[in-house]
Amino acid sequence: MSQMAGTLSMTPRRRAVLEAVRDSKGHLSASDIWERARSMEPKISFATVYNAVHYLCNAGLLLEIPFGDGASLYDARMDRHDHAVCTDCGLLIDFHSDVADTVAVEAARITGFEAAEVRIVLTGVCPKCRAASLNGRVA
Amino acid sequence: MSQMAGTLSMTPRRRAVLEAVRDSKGHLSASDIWERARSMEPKISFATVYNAVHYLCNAGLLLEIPFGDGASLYDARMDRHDHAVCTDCGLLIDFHSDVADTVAVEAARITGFEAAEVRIVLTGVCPKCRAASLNGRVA
DNA sequence: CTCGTTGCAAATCGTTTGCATCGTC
DNA sequence: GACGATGCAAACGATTTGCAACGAG
Repeated sequence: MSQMAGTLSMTPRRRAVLEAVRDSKGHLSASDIWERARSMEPKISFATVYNAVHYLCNAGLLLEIPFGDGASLYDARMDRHDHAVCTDCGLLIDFHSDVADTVAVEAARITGFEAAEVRIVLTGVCPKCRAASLNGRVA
Repeated sequence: MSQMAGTLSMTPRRRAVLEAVRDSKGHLSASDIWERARSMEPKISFATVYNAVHYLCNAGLLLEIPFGDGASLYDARMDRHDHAVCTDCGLLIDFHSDVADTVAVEAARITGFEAAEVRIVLTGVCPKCRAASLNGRVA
């Protein structure tokens, strides 16, 4: 089963979406992707971006990071990792914690769930903002 | 500073919202809360529910659980805990993992962030659905 | 011809906001 | 009279969907 389920294929538009995310080396929202993809595929529509993003996530080429902020972000980094968000400046960084893997196991044991994924999001203040708030006195 | 910042107060509507969540002993969306709160406060509006929910979260009486699913859920349980969601039936349960606390520390060390909160969400298949899929053969 | 892909615009859905009113101090 | 709390409806932002057109096998 490589690509026979229907006739799903890696079209130019879909590739553009994938490249857009890869090039950014960061986390992009659907709108971000749309803007970037347009430089490669000028006529690409919003619907197609969403379509492509879903297709790519399914294909295991993209990772969706659903935050509560309304918009999902997409990541081309596929290895298991976690995220930290700065409540001050919105900075979003990746990090990997070995302990996280343990959580997955423990969580599965406690809940009886068959864990497919464990998402860890740390919310806090990034070093830069912390320093800034210290200088300016008070947060 | 108990309640002088403006004149914020625990009004009947806000209390109804809080009770609605507490009574449910579960996780409610804003709409769920609205429906339940109406039995106590028939004329409560949607806007007021949101207003109340924000107020209560701020007051530390309610916890917001932002999922990527679009709608945030609210929880009256205030102790630190994590969540597991069943991808099959949507079941959402709480659980507490001690390891989670360690993640917070490690994450803070790795990222340099001052961790305010660490949210862990396990996505997988709950025991019941697992059993069901086994009976029905294949998932 | 058939089926998957796309564009476009309208539709949804959750949440927020603007504005006038109401109650309490 | 002032300010916070509310209701109502419109506004919004993100995502999905309906539908006709397109294109490769």
